[in-house]
Amino acid sequence: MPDQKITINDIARLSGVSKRTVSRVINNSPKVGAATKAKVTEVIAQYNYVPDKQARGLASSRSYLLGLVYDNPDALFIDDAQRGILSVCSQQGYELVVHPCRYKSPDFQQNVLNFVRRSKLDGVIVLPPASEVDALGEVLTEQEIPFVRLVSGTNEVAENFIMSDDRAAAAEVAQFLVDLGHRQIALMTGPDNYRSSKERQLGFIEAIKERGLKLPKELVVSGNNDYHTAIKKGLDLLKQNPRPSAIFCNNDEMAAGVLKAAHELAIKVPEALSVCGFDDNLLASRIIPELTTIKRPVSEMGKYAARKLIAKIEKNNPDAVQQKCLVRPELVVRDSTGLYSD
Amino acid sequence: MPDQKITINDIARLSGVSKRTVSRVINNSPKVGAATKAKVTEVIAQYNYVPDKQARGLASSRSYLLGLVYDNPDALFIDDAQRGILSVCSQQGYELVVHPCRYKSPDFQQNVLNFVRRSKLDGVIVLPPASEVDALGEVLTEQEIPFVRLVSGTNEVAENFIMSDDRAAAAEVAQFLVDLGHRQIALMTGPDNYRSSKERQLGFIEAIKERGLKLPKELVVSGNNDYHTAIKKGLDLLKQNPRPSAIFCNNDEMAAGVLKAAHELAIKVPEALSVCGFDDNLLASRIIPELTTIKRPVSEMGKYAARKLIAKIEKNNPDAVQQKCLVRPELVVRDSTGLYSD
DNA sequence: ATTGACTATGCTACCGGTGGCATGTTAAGT
DNA sequence: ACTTAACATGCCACCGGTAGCATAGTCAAT
Repeated sequence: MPDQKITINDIARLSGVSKRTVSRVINNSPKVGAATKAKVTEVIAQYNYVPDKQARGLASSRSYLLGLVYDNPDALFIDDAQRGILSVCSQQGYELVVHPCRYKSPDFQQNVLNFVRRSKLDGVIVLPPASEVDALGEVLTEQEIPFVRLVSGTNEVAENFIMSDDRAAAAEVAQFLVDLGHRQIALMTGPDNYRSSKERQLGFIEAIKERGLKLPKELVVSGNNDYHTAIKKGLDLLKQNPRPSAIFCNNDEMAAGVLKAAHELAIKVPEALSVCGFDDNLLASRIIPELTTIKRPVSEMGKYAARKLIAKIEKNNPDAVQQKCLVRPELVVRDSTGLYSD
Repeated sequence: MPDQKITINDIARLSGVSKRTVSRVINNSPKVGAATKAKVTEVIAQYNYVPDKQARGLASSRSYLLGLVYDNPDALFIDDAQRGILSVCSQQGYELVVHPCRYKSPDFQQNVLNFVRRSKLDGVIVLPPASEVDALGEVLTEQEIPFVRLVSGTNEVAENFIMSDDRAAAAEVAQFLVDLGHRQIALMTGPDNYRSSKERQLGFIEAIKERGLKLPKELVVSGNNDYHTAIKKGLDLLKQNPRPSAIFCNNDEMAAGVLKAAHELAIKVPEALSVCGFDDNLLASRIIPELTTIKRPVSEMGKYAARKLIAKIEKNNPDAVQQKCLVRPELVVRDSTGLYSD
């Protein structure tokens, strides 16, 4: 266990050069002779020297700290994203500071700004739904704080976004249900102001109509991604006559609620009713029947986000910054969906 | 939006004192005159000045950064703990850096040590099961790195632990099931090397025996907190003759597995079988029937841990450091348990 | 050989705070 | 009133790096 109190001065002395040169080596400056560079590199390795982040930050106004901003009721989503981000961070020598907050709060932007400034964060990654607040993007841009937002969509500015094509995924669900023979398919939407809700809704409705089916008002109910509300709305939906033979829910939480409603009404799933969710939460594979749903590659998105953000910060990789990051969630078929038969 | 480039020098100039005095005010040094202090405080507030963490850290070898070390398959637990910790951190001016790792890895201790050093963390909070590695505690103590561990137990050294009395909680479950009339009660344990498993197991078995019941080998199966294993073991358990009328599982994940097994065997819950879990996961209130379980106040534990850790770091509150922190998980009765009747 | 241009390296002033010590000021002791 | 302790405040070096500029060294061209 090498002593950690070694500083750049020690390295300089030990390798017989000035600290400025050591600094150059550390930062991969091209203006160092090959021999010198080798020598210094060796000494650094030998003494297991690691430059002090604080001193470095103080001098260069960098911190090697990234921030994760979120206001998400879904712990599993956060955890997944966090894991993805961290796997990249640790490779690249960055640490991750977490910051939950209220995106609806009037001082949201200021709050995030303070967060960034407090610790001189090099950049931030914003998770949905906080990522959908455009005002935050504007403020961060204005303050020249590098950031990446995770959102549902397909056509944002490549530089700042990692996108998930929820629309296509929802369309896939619609097609899947139609192919199973369903004709009366209901939709339980998420919060109106979430982009994810909109995208999913749009994709679903479009696909339904494309296949010559209708989606009357009675078959569209607005949920808010919440379990208990979903039970209530699910009961309403299932008491209709004729009642839908399939329901697509904006997330798994609500799908669980619908399952509960069906259970209360003694409607068998999937025999008499098909239910689809979205997310592939832990829930999805634990409830009975196991839920057919859409799996978002959240951890992957986290990785992409971290890579893009670091590229932005280090400005040495314009390609990575400009590259469009679009992931495609995929359908996971389980037991809550089945063929329609009257 | 006040300019953030204000430094201690500006504040000093603006309030007509030296920067040393401003520093004293910032750090609540007692050696400042009341009038001066008021004046400086006012200016600081007026200009929304926040001292630079890096500079501060560089000078005082403090970082105002806490680390969260975990290796936990349970995202919900982590998220809960994290929220609790963060609520205290933000009040006290600390930030939280997260660090997932493999506690079984041979370089676990070194890995955590490097993590701490890389960012000069002021201290770390360790979640179970990583918190159960005593070797880590020793290394951190030796290196004089403040830390707090969250564990299941009742009698650890107060200074370094936040404890959860899982034993008493498990005993409560046992009593509850006995009171419902159950006599053949089975136990599905968690991983042998987790202290939480041991504590729960101990509390449960003790309580069962105290009430004059027996717990034959056939009624004790070892799970590993995993859903799929629990299904398998649950099937084994339920195919026995006579079969248990109640099963206590070491966590909710496994309780869900047992529910699944019962479902496959067409055994009705709670009519013909009672099932209890532990954790009060998201799952617990979403599966059908809703799960009777034990709720650990994880977020509270996180708060206590953060308070204790900060007290240790700042050394100005020996009481808080020495105070024993023991939380008591509580029984949440839902629909998966019922009276026993033959 | 001399000059110029270019490269490798060193010197030194910061970055924004903290800590030790010196100094000025006030109040208490006799 | 004078000494002295106690307190309040200021000055300056320093934490461990980075950045700009100066300088020494190298090589090609004239």
